[in-house]
Parts: sequence; C-alpha cells; structure tokens
Amino acid sequence: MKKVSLNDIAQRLNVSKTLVSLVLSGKGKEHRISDDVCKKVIEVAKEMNYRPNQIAKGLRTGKTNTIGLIIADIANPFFGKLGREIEKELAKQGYRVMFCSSDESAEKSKEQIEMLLQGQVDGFIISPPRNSEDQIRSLERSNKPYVLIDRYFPEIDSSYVVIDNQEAAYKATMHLVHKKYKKIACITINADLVNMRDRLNGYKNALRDSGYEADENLIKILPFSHENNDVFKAIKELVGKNKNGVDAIFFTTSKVGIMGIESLSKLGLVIPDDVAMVSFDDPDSYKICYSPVTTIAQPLTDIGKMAVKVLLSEIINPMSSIKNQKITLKANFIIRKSCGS
Amino acid sequence: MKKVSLNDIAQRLNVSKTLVSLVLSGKGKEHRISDDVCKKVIEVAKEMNYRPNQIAKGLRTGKTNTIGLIIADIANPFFGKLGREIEKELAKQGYRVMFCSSDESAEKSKEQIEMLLQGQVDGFIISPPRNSEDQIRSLERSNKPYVLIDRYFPEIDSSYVVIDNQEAAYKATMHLVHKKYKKIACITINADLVNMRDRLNGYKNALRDSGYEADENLIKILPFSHENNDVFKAIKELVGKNKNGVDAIFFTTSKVGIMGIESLSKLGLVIPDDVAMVSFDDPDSYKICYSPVTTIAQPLTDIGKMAVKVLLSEIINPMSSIKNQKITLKANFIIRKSCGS
DNA sequence: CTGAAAGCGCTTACAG
DNA sequence: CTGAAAGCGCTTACAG
Repeated sequence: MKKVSLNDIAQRLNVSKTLVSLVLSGKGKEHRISDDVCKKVIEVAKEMNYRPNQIAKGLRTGKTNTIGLIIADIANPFFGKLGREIEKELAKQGYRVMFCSSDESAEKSKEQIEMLLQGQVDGFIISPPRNSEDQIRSLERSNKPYVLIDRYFPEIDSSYVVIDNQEAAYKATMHLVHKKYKKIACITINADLVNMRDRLNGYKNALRDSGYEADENLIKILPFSHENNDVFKAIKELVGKNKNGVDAIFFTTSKVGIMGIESLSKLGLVIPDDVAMVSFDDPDSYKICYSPVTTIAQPLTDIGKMAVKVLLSEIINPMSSIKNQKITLKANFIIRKSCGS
Repeated sequence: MKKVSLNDIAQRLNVSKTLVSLVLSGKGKEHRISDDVCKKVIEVAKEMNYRPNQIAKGLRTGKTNTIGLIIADIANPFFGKLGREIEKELAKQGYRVMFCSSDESAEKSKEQIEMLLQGQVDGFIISPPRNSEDQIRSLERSNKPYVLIDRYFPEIDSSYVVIDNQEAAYKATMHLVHKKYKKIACITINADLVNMRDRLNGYKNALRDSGYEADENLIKILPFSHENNDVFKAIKELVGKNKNGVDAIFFTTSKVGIMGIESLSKLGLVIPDDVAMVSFDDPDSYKICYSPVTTIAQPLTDIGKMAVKVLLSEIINPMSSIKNQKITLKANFIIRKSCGS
C-alpha cells in the first residue's frame, strides 16, 4: 500500500495542497475556508487513510515532538519507573520519547547526545554520568533545551530536578541512631556524582550530630561498576574488622542494597537481629523481603512531572526569562522492619 | 549557535553540496573525488561542527533508522530488561528505539502504532495487547516490517519470537508434582492471550498426566488489570475452600507472584512450609525473598537478539522470500527454595 | 572528477 | 475564500 500524501488528496479533490494542509491542521476556520470544502477534505482524508508525514513536517517546522531521555539503564527498576512517569507525562502533551541507556558511561552518553542532536529531538532529559560535564556544556551551546535529573553539576548553571539527598540520608541515618544502633556503617559507590556525595555527607553529618566518633573503617566506597562480589567483600570486612562488627548498614542505592541482602544472607546474618539496614529507593523486592526494608523512596511521579514541565516550558517559550530552573524535592522515608520494631 | 548545513560547508569551500554530501557519506572514493578535496571537506565539516540532519535525510531516503517498540510497561522489570536487550542489540546495528508503554490496552497501542506509522520508524517490535488483532493486520497492510514478542495471534501469519510457554509451565508444575504436593493451584490472569492460555494448559496437562483429578476450584483467573487485593482474595479463597487448603501454587507471571508472596505473608502462611510456589519470570525480588523462588526464567537476551535479527532482516531485505519467521525459544527452569529442598 | 537540478512531503508567507 | 511558490536539508540520477 503506497503512502498517501497531501498532494494525493488535493488532486483527488481538485484543490491545492495548501488548502488541504490548512483544513487538516485545523486552520480551516481561521482562514475562512467554506464548511463544505472542509468537510469534503476531512472525509476524503479519512477515506484514503491519510497519515501526515511527521518527518516532512519536522523538516519544515524544525519540531519533532520527540524528547531524548538519557538514563543509566532502563532495566534498572528505579530508572524504569522514572522513565515510565516521564513517558506518561510527555504523552499527555503530545510528545514521544527516545530512550537511551548510557550505563553511566560518559562516552556512550556523548554518542547518544550527538545522535539525538542530529535534528531528531526538541529537547533532552538527562541523568548525566560522571565526567560528562563537557557534553552538557556543548548541549548548552547547541541551544537545545534540556533538564538534568537525579544529579547535576554544581559548576554548571542548568535546569535540574533532584531530591534533597543529604537530608534524606541524614534522616535515614538518624533513624538508626534513634534505634540505638552503635556501629552504623555506610556502603556506597564512588562519590564523583553530587547525589552520591550528598548521601554520604548526610550519613556523616547525622553521626557527627549524634556524638558518634568518626570511623572511616565503617565507610565502604565501592567502585562505580560494582558487582555482587564487591558488596560481599565489603560486608565481610565490616563484620570482621570492628570489635563487635557492625550492627547496622546504610546502603545508598537499591542496587547495592539488594546485593547487600544477598550477601548478608550468604554470611548467615539475619536482618535486623544481627544487622539492621536502611536503604535508598524502593524496588518491589524491598517489600517482599523476609525483613521488609526501611527505605528512602523517591517521589518518582513528581520528579517525572516536574522534569517534563520544566523542559516543555523551555521548549514552548524559549525566550522566557525563567531559565535554568532548579528544583529540589523531598523524599519519603518508609519505615518497615529492617531496623527492628 | 546556528545549525550548519551541507550548503554552508559547500559555500565555504566553493564546491557543490553534491560533492560535500558524497564525501561525507563516504562515497568519495566511489565517485573518484580527489583525495585533496575529500580531506578538505572532512576537515571543514569537523571544524564547523557539522551534524547531518537526520530528519532531512529521513525525508529524502524514507529511512529513519528508528524502531518502534511497543510493550506493556517499561516500568515492569520483565519488559524493562527485555527492552534493554533490544535497545542494546539495535544500537549495535545503528538503530535507535522509540519506547511506548501500552499498559496492555488495545486503544493505546493503536494510537501508538498510528503515531509511529506517520513516517517515523522503519519497523516495529510489539508485544501486542489482547484485542489488537486488527491493528496488527493494518500494520501488515502498511508494509512496515514488524515482529511480535512475548505473544502472538495464531490466526495471523506474522513473524514472532516467543518462548514455549506450555512446555515451561508443564515443567514447573511437574516439579511440584515430583515434590509430592497434592493440592496444586494455579493463579493466572485472563487467558485471552496465547501466552497465558499456554501457561494454563501446561499446568493442566501436567496434572492430568500425573493422574491428578481436575479441580476447577484450584484455578484462579484474575481480571486483566489485577491489583494486590485480587490476588489476596484469590489466595484466601484457595486456602479456605479446599479441605486441606492448597499446598502449592503456580503463579503464571511475576507480577502475580510478587503480589502472591505479599498476600501469603499477610495471611501468616510460610513458603514453602505452609504453601510452596513456582512462578514465571525472574525479578530481583525472587532472589532475595526469604524463600528464594523457584521459577521459569525467560532468555531475555536471546529474545531481544532474535527479535532484532528477524526485524532487521526484513527491513534490509524486504523482498526476501524468508518471511514471517516464527521462533520459539526454551525457557530456563531455576530451582531455588520455594518448593522445599 | 564535479555540479545543477529534482524531489522527499510538508507549512506558510504572499498574492489575488 | 483559494492557489502558486518557496524552502526546510538532504540524496541521487543525470549530464558533462
């Protein structure tokens, strides 16, 4: 079946394609085209099963109604859920989304940005990997609107939507303090990124404010691309090294947390009896774990909504004086059973 | 920063844009353009930070190098992981992907197909919701290559990549039989879709072949859009109704399975002591559950690879006689602890 | 070895 | 109220 174009409709009706275009884009009234003609055009378009070619439209108007979304990994439930919210919100406004998983690699995200910049998207929502500052700056120069999510670069003046990681981590750690845990460890990943740095700082501040002695041995910083085995080793070291081992662990991501639960189980340690835990994020597994996990749940729906709102406002009104909106949301602390009752 | 076009480069060098186009698309040699000129063009293109406009190219060539992926929900870990594999595989071949979540709604998927059909994608990978037969047929008429995944319509002759659901379900149920469970229930969802029908049949066949009496009371078919509460009710009925309740449950999806674990826990039932379970799919939570779940893991990487391979072969060679490839893969049965040891 | 021209399918000033 | 024409940025037959 050959695709039908504006021209085909025009010829069939013996009118110009200008007219057909006008009618079909709803500008019939505006241009005072007679109702009869309008009706006829719409009817024939339907009959011929006309589908406007968005590529042609895009070339002409410079708009694609497509947004590029670059996240670490769509298979990671955190990003999967966040991606879903963003997709949903964009769809409401008539935008579609091109997903790209960067695997937290600056190289990949660079390629992806380059690719999407080739005239295919109207804007970006990006969770930038570390060392991608230059890419973000080049995006700035390209004049495409973009908003950062989950993390940002303090030295770059851009729009972003994040949560208050430091406060959330502080609160979670304080919860362990109030539960009278004495040896509170933190297992986190490389702190190059501002969100991870803030989480670690929140933990440190909470302990300091509670009069705990600083103990670097209680902090395990894993390499960026960490495996199950790294977490296992970290926990083993924690348990062995300190006199009475540890009695509680703060995991700064759910990926690490899930690996942590597996590792604890392998070591024969029971949550919370032997070791209590709190974590970031709220995957399904935290709910059906034998000791449902007390955790910091990020407001994914709000993050998605705000990111889309900020981005679209910049796309629709590029000359607006409201630029580089910085939005920091609060996370929810969900108390379950992993710190005892 | 204004976008630079082929023309800008041509003017700067006082050559035609034909020449620039030829050189930059690597056809310099082929057209015997002098090395000097080639070098110059490439140099200037780089210097001017030229990025070919894919939209224009797409309009001219009719190819976008973009594939539309329609799945139920990208936030569902099963589809998230599968989507990731597909993305990875397509990227290798220079294709990008447009994700759409249909929420298993035929209406939404119709809209999404319509949208993507407007000249934006070169082909489709679709996990079709029930009642979407007509859409698939209209896709057929549009002449865009597509491949179905996870399920298919027996009455439509199309390409698809699925697993042998009936065999997998048979095997899982047999596992329960061999473990000497006597009251083996099945909690599944609406069997309109062939994959769900096959899973239920696999269960029934296994029981029949084992000399179990057919008992419709042991089969709970949930509405398509099921909630936690539906699963809870189903389990409660199962436990209450049958003389000795049930001693094992086969969950046909991980979504239902996860809800099932929560529900069992609410009812004070311990896995596997009170009730054993097997399930389909293998989310993280099944690994760190208090009783790690014995389950049927689908070969997501292979499904993704095959789907991409089949689709691209049709895109690249539309006239090939190899059409409508039907591929059925085997699933892995992973034995953990939810059926006792 | 290189260029002029047509055309992909739209939108949109402009003219009448 | 309607149409002819230009142009978005490419590719590609064709000509020389």
